[in-house]
Amino acid sequence: MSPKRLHLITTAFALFYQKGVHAVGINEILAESGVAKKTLYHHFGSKDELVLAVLEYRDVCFRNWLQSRLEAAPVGIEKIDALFDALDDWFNDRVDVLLPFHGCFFINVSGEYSELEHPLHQQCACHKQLVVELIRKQVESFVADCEAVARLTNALSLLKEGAITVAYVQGDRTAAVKAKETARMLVAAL
Amino acid sequence: MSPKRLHLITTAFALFYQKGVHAVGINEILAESGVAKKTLYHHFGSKDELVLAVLEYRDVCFRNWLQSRLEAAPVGIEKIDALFDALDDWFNDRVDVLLPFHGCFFINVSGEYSELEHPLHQQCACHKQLVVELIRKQVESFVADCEAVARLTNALSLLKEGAITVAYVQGDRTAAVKAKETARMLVAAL
DNA sequence: CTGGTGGTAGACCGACCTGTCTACTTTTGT
DNA sequence: ACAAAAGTAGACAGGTCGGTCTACCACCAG
Repeated sequence: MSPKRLHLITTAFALFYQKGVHAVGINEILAESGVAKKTLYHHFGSKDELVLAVLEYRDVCFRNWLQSRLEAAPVGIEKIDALFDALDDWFNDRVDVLLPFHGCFFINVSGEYSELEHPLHQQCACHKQLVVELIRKQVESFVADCEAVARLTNALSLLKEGAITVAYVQGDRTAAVKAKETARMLVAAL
Repeated sequence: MSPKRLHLITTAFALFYQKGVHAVGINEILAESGVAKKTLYHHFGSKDELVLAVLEYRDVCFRNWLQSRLEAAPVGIEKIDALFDALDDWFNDRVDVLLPFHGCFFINVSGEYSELEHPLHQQCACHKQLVVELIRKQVESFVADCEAVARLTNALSLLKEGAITVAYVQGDRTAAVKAKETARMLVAAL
């Protein structure tokens, strides 16, 4: 990958994540990155294509980070703690690679492209699905029953999304801790 | 309230909710509503003021609807079923007053005004807090212990937000049902 | 040494943005 | 009855939008 291309993507991501996609113009990305307009349109056919590339980039960053956090935990219900501990670090800006917390980029972008059929919304949906799979794989490592795996994966995904929303919209940085408590009550019930 | 003012608010809400705030211009709202530009700027000092009024309007609509749904349920854990049944109706477009589902308007707007200090973001945070209080009041109707009320309210709020996100971003209209199942597992544990 | 690739700087295009303004009409309260 | 308030249509201003284009430069492989 061309370094200029990567630089455009990282700069665009930082701006989009902070201000929203529609609120950031091409010219602002160019000024911030110091790249020429022609170069941008050499790498990306349109702003939407750039946004798509940014989504793909963030997807890789985020899932790599989360996966490594989950895999670092010992097999068992500690995986659940690891999930919400990771979220807690994210919400409280202790994860450099994710940049300062401004909610979930994919939820934010979905809000700006609300038709499910829109390619950018679909990319967001795809990311969320991949994260669910990631969680499911961890759950499978310590739950045998197939039904129970599905139920716990569902529950953890819902709590995760809820925690992100509460942390972001209400600015409650303790949301991950609360979600962790809820998850523990849940596993105690199984 | 002037009928023109209300008409502007409802028209603006429909457009903002469908396309996002930044994606909808003043002129589009005027064309759709058939109101003159001067009239809009007579009632609202700026676009941001209109957005604020729209947030207040949606807040009232949404909480009135939810409150009536929750109060209609018999006291007890049926209140929990009522919460997620209401969400299910919302997600599947069976609630006319809420308009076709495009996620939570307040989450979407927060995504476009990401600084917590921004008045529009604060309005969104305020709405979420009021909904939490609404849920808490219902929980208090059938849970005595103060600690337990707080825990259950937290859990239900997280599941509610998670369900909204999953329903919207992934287009999973069954999210409320899944959240309801999770909530039931939770209360079974208490 | 030459042609392709990737790059820079920035003028330019038509469209659209928020917001102001003039000039005129309708409605309403006293 | 009459003035104030609320409404209409729409031109206009200054700026930004995404995107195209010209003209030029630096590098490197055949």
